[in-house]
Amino acid sequence: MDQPPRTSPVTLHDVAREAGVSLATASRALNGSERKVNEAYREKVLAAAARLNYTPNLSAQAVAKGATNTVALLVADIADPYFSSIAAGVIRASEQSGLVVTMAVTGRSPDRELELVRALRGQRPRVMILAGSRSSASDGEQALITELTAFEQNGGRVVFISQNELPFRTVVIDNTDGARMLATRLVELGYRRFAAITGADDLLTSRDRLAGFAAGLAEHDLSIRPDHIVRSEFTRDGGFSGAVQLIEQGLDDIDLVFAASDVMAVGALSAFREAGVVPGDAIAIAGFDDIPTVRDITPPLTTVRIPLEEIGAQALALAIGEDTDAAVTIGSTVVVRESTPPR
Amino acid sequence: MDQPPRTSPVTLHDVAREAGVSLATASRALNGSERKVNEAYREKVLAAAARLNYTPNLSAQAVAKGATNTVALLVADIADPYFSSIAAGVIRASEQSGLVVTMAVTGRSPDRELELVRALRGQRPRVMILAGSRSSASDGEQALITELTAFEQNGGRVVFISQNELPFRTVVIDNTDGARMLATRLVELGYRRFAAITGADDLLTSRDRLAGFAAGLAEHDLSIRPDHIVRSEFTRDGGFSGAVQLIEQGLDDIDLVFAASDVMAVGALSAFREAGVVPGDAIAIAGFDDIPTVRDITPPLTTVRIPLEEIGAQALALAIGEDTDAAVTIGSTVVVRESTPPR
DNA sequence: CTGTTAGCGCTTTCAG
DNA sequence: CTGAAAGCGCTAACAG
Repeated sequence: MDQPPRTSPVTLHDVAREAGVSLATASRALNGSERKVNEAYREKVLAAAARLNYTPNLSAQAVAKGATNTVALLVADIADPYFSSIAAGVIRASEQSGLVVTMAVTGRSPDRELELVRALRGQRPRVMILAGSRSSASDGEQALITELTAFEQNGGRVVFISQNELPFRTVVIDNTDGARMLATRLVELGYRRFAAITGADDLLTSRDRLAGFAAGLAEHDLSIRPDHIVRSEFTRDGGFSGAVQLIEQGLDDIDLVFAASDVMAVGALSAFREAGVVPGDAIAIAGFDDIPTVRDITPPLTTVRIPLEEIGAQALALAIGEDTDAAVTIGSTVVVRESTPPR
Repeated sequence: MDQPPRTSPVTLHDVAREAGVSLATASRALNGSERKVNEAYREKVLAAAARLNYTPNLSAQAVAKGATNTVALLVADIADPYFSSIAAGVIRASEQSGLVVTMAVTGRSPDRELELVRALRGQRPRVMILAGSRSSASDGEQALITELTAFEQNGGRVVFISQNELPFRTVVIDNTDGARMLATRLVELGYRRFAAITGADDLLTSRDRLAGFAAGLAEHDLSIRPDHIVRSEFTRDGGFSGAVQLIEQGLDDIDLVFAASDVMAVGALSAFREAGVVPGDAIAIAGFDDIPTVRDITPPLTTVRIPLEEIGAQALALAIGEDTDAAVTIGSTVVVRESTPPR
């Protein structure tokens, strides 16, 4: 509110003076590595710190120690449930390990991502986690690798969440296989005529899911007609417009639409409904991810479940773990709901 | 992956040496406040920095300057679309101002919130934004105020998002009035017999919304029967179980259920549907917030729209703005959709 | 176990 | 405009 009588933060120095001990002792009592200071002193210091409402200056600690307790997390869009669920997992796991997470949003721009990685490096985080799928249009990819490699050489850890494309630790999401299993399951349910709504072709996640789905169909000698594959933004609105496009092309030869993500599926569902094509009846829909809301839409969505929060937690574990495993793969399971009734 | 040949980060010192200038000059060229260093030198320094892939150590800058570029954001649950939308706004605005946001999750626990505020103070952030509603069960409230006041006295800025209860800058969400307008609108649509699903009674947001709704009804000489007000968790599952409770009590005398948040409304919707009570037909439902997904559920939800991202951005603006306005109030608008057909 | 004293990487006087 | 040097708050040898 009004400029308060601004005072400067209380420092360790103040605490030491107040407690009548040396700076070093105060430091040891407050943060030093355990049992090293006389109990009487320790208590005096603790009391003084409490009395003064002292908070250690993390930046100062960082420069003195040459290390921070920071985890930097990059996501494409924090309002997207896919990323916010992953972020929740990263944050939970970080807090359990006494780490603080700083967050940045790339907006799905590789340039912005590179820029942010550069900026975040300045924080000297212990860990950098990059969530969000890679693009194969790899103009700046090399620059990113350079930057991240330098970061690791200075003792940082890098973890990617998505596909194991880059030479860093990775929590691999089994997009291909998950989509393959989904396709198989849908064929078992009686579906034969498919369409797909996916993201841009250079988006690895989207591409892998489509490829996996196609592979699953191929195992049953089925396929998706090329003109039944529409591409758009990897967002809710992209799903919506993709569905609109399919509708305009004509739905005669389609009984199931596979959307490359639940978020897209949700958009597609709305588009179909608005067009009077009842999802789960006139047309079946399946997605991928199992974001929380797909249980609550109508009809509940058939999808491939990947444990989003768990993935976030795994990413941190991989980062701070001792074992130098380059990758962990997260399994996925098909969840059949009413959006794909047997036919 | 494998421990790489770990080198230490390049420092300003290295850059200065490489450029053949003094530390001070290098500092000025790289970060100093504009036009103060000879163009030739400046270029040499910039070149050296680029060649060495130098990144300033933000912690060191922070201790030297006695100030950071950090915004600390506390939310109850980042996977909740209400908070993730607000966070998106905070992050976007922060990045535009060259600030980095660090994020912590309280899990709706006041104790945890206090603990986090304490820890985050150590970062010496420029700004602390606390999103998520206050509880009136204010045991630790005083401790929180003390902590935040100390923070402000050291030059930090505190912004709350929710209700203007505490003596800090606040982005006020107009819960009462929004709910009042909603009630009026619903009465106009022909509804007369109401029920409500809300959070715990000490949750201010929930309480204000219910009070506002009741006030709106009262203006038309209507009210909610006390036994038609059920309380549960302020989450999707809380909404679900609240609806279950209403169903068990009997829906005979209810034609519209007001849920204190969209997230709860979504859960309630699913519960009704599972029980064979068709939302938008056998029973009407209205929520509050206008989170993105309510357009995509069936039926689309009538709600009170508050501009979530905008609120996040406003919070940051309020924090770094010159004007010492204590509060800005965000207006809300009623959005009628198919979950409340005229009757 | 305690205190003294160098730093950590960077900014910022303060003289040249 | 430039460089030398004194901090910023804290940790970590290093002697007592």
